[in-house]
Amino acid sequence: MKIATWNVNSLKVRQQHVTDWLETSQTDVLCLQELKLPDEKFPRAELEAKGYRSWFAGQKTYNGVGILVREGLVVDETSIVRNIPGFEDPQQRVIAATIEGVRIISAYFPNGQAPGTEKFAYKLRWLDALHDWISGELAQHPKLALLGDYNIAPEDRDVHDPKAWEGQNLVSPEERAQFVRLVELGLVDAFRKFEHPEKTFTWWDYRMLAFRRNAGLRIDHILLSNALAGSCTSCDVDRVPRKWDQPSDHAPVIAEIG
DNA sequence: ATGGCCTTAGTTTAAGGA
Repeated sequence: MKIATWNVNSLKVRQQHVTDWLETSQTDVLCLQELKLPDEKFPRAELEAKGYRSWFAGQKTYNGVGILVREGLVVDETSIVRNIPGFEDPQQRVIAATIEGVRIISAYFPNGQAPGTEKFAYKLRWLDALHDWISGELAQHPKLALLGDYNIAPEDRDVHDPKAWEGQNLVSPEERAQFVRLVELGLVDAFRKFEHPEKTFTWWDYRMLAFRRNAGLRIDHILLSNALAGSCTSCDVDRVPRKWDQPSDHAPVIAEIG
């Protein structure tokens, strides 16, 4: 089963990219972030026509997450969870579903703006809540995958210019400690199971010709429970859609499991 | 050089992203 994550920065603008990429990548389960549309505007029928069912938690203008599932895969309809249970939040950042017996979670972690700001404090609170929820989810679902835009570059090798970024949002010690705490629940960074060229990133700023200069960060991740990590045979970033016209600033990350 | 670009809302500039 091929599972993937992609922050599309507006599904309305990127709908054609998504359907084109699903076709070329042969992805079975695609987790989306930054839909930027309310549920009534979600292109459910159009995706269905392309062979994918969808579950989503949208909102106007900001955030919004979804999971697209290839026709024929078994989805437990009673398993759908939106948002982090017990964490009151109008921002739609999480949706979970059990697909073919695998707990799949699509998550859009808060950006955080900058250390010291209210948005950064919200990011840390959100990460605390996510940690505690995932801990319980792992107990119930040994086969679990947490996919999404983490808005955290876990290590300096995930940053094009670690000196320039030192201590800043997305790389700060507090955020990296939270990433480690998640991993310590019994999760594996699928990407790091395999060899990759140095400076493999998932996001590049629209400005400053950042993509052409490969001035990026690796902030989109697929974390697998130990039970799943053993059966993971690949995990790669697909930079190709970042070269298309009117691209998202993120590239999809795809892993093959089971 | 503290900006640069893109999306949304909505109508003209501002907020948010990362």
